Amino acid sequence: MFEITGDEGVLHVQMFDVSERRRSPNIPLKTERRTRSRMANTNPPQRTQDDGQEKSSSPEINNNKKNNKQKTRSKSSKERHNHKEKSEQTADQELCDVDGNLQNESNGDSNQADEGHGCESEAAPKQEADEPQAAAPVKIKKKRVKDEKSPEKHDDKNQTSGKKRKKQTSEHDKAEKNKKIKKGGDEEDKKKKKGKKEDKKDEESDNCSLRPQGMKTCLRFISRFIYISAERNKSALLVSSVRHYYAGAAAKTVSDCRWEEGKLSDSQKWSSLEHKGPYFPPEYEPLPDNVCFYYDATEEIATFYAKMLDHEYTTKEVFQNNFFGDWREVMTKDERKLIKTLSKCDFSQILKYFVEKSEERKNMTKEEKQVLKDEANRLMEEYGYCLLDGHREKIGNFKLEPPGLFRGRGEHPKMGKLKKRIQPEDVTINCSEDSKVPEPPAGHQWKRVQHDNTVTWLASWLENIHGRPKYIMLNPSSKLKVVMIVMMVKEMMVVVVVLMGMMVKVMMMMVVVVVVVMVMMVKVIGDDCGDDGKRDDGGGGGVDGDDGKSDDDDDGGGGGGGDGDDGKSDVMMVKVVTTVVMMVKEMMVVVVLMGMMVKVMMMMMMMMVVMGEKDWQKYETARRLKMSVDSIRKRYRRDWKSREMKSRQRGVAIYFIDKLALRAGNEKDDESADTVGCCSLRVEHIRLHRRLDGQEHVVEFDFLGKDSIRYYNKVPVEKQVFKNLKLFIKHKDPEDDLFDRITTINLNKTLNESMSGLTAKVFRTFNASTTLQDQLNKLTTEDMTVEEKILSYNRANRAVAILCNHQRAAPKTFEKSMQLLQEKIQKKKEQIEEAKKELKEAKKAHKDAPSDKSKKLLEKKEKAVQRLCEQLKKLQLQETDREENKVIALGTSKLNYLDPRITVACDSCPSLNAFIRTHKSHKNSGGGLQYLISRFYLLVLNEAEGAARNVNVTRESRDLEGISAAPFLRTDLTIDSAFHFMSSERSGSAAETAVGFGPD
DNA sequence: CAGAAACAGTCCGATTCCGGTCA
DNA sequence: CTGACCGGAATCGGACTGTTTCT
Repeated sequence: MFEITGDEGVLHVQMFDVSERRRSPNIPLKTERRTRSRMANTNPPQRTQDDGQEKSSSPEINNNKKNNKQKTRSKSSKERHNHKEKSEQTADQELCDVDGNLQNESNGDSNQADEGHGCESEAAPKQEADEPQAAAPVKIKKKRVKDEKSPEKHDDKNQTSGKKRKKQTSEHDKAEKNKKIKKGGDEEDKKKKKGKKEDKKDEESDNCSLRPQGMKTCLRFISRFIYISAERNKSALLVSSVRHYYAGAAAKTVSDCRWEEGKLSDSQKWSSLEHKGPYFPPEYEPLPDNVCFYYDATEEIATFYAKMLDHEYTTKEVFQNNFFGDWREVMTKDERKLIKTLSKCDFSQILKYFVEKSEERKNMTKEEKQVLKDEANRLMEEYGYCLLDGHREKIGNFKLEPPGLFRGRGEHPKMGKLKKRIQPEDVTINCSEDSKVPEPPAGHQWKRVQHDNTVTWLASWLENIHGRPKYIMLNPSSKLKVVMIVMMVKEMMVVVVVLMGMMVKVMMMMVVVVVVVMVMMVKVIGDDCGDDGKRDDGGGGGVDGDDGKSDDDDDGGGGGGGDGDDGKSDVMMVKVVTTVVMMVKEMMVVVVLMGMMVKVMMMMMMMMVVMGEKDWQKYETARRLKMSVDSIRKRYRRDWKSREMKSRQRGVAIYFIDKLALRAGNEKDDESADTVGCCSLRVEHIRLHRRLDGQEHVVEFDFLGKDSIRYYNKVPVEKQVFKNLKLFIKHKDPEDDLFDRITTINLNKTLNESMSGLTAKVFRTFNASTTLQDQLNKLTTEDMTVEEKILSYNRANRAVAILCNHQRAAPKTFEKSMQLLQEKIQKKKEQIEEAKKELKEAKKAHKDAPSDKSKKLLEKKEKAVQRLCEQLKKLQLQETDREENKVIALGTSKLNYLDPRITVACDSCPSLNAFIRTHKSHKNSGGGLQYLISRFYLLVLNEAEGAARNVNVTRESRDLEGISAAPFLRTDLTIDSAFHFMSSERSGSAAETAVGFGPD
């Protein structure tokens, strides 16, 4: 149901096409993996060298960069202007040339475009169905704008609901008023200025009023879901009716029922906030006397270094220099005199001490561990939660970061620097004015206490490495969830009310029919009439138009009842038949709607459990992108041929972002590792191949992205892009920016013009989600075994990981475990050989001397062979999966990009049951996305086969993908227990209050 | 031989902590 | 630019299973 519909643009994973890979899973993957391996210094140096020989070599690039970086950077920025002036003419000249050359191609290009995305050939009904969705919000907008303008009037009009509302929102109003008073005239001025903007915001993506937003969202889902299901059933009737009712319902609910609870103005994030402040890491414990450091110096810092001794970091010069520099700064004079060379320091004893200590901790008894655990829980209880608008919400990071040495990723220039201990005097506290201000540790004071409700953080401090602020914030999963769930339920109820209205209408129609029929009967008794009124197309053809009518005038039924006038009786007949047909259809719609509503409601609540509001909104934006991606693509294609260099660059950049899911690539200072994204790509990061490996116009990317993770990819691009790239790199040095005329700022600005809320990173969400969906469709077929489906599911996930360049370092034990698996496979093969031999013998024996006994033996042996073969197959699948999982791990792709609603899109209630069952029994999990998605998906698969209870997912699958058996063991829950579960099960656990399902 | 206990390997979710994005 | 977030790889700690050893 949550499937993204609208335009079915082709996904941009051609180069990652897993179906290709599936046919020969091992070979291509291996090479690719090697090339994709992380280029960070954590890699053994040989590998880098290998890479260097294989390809255009990143080390060279690195060296270049190191040497020229400063020069280059300043040059490129200073000279950019010059460069611009100089090249403007030539560039434009070239543009014209290229344009000239391209004129012939332009036709072909546009064709290509259409083919490439294959979205033009949309089914007609689909487009139709999309219309009302565009229409509905417009209605809403108008009404809402009215409301905004005359809030008091509105209140008066709705006295009945107003009473309730006032109670709920009095606090809020207060807060709002306070704020208004504070900001006074300023605010008003701003409002005037913003004017239209705000209205627009309200309608589009407001944070300002949760309620209508949620409602709209919710209605949109329902309509989408119903629409999809309807389409699946090929029921034109349903589609059109639904279209209609949706439009009506949306307008009605939004205008009539505006709850104001939870309504916060645009920037306001909370109205009350109370917390205990951060938890400070324990003070430094001096080493025992028997552990001596060669110098008895600023010991704590020495321990930081010692702890990292067995890490590769400490062998790096930058690290050592940074560390030693910072260390000396905090030394006393005497110490400084004494300690002059790092290499003469001996940390080994300290290291040994800590190793011993950690051993000790591992060897603790259960009781001792329990004590520690209890203590941790106590801390969590005390500091781990805050009160946000009256709800107890979990805090994401209530512990301040302990002091230590900074370890950047990749070749970070600041690695090894000292991360200082944070003192209360560094910490700013943010809470509401009337709340209890957290106590600073004894003898200390906070830097500041503020009451800013436009931000979400509870405490902040400046980190000393980069001087950037850091924050203590809420746990992302707990953000505003409670409000949303309550909201959803209420809104669903409104929808149900609307449905009831529809039913009443149907009943009225029934009355009309009865009356008409009676009138007719009276007539018929009088004089017989022919039955030519029963023309079939009266019902069928009228569907669309009739639906439209019946909805436009709200009481269509009543109106129809009025004209029971006599005309010719066959006209009457037609009328009756039409009415009856409509009635039946309406009723069908109502029934179907009702059923779906319940399902949708359940699903949404489920999703709400795991998704915060922010996440939900993120996926909403991605979904909107899906709707309008066609026009955006067209636009950037147009830009490829623009006269302006800037537009061309922007067009190509957006193309990369769209096609390859690159990150935006902000400008960075020289103080951080040299990594790039799309806009900050330099000429040296790409190579152009007119022809490579049988493909035309191939761009070879090789750069370090976020976290210094290497992005290496060879992508065939469209001819125009290729030409543009050639143009971009002309007259440029390798260290110059590829896209020198654009920045992320103006790129995002352009995107935002195409669609509100659209930024570069939305493409990642969008691409990841569509890829998953597409891959799931592609890779799974009905007749697969569960194991194969699991593999497919994982592969779909992996395709996403590849697309987003999510990688991990290969697990240390990887080779070993791989070997182990292979041995197992070998063993199994031998067993099969053995079993086959025995089978042969049994056959022979049976042939020679047939008997019951020999026959049974034969059967037994046959079964044994069969069983062994199955086991072997499973092992082999497992092997493949693990091999593929080496650097592209499922766990690595944290699925922050993936819309969980995709895999939860299932419209069978039994699956939902199973889902709840699963969720319920896994008490230790907070309901992580990965967990929910994979489990639920599997259950859906199983359910589809009607095998949920029969398939033993327990052992074999666990090894395939680590699926725990426990969740599958519960079978005693029914659909009803869903609500029970939600209202009761979680109470008692620590998380429950945060989730808000606990008793009030 | 069954069942318990100890141990190792694997996986998962949570947490940590740095590196991005974007207004 | 800075401030306020979001993203995600590494790391940590616990749960689960399979295997081996003990009773």
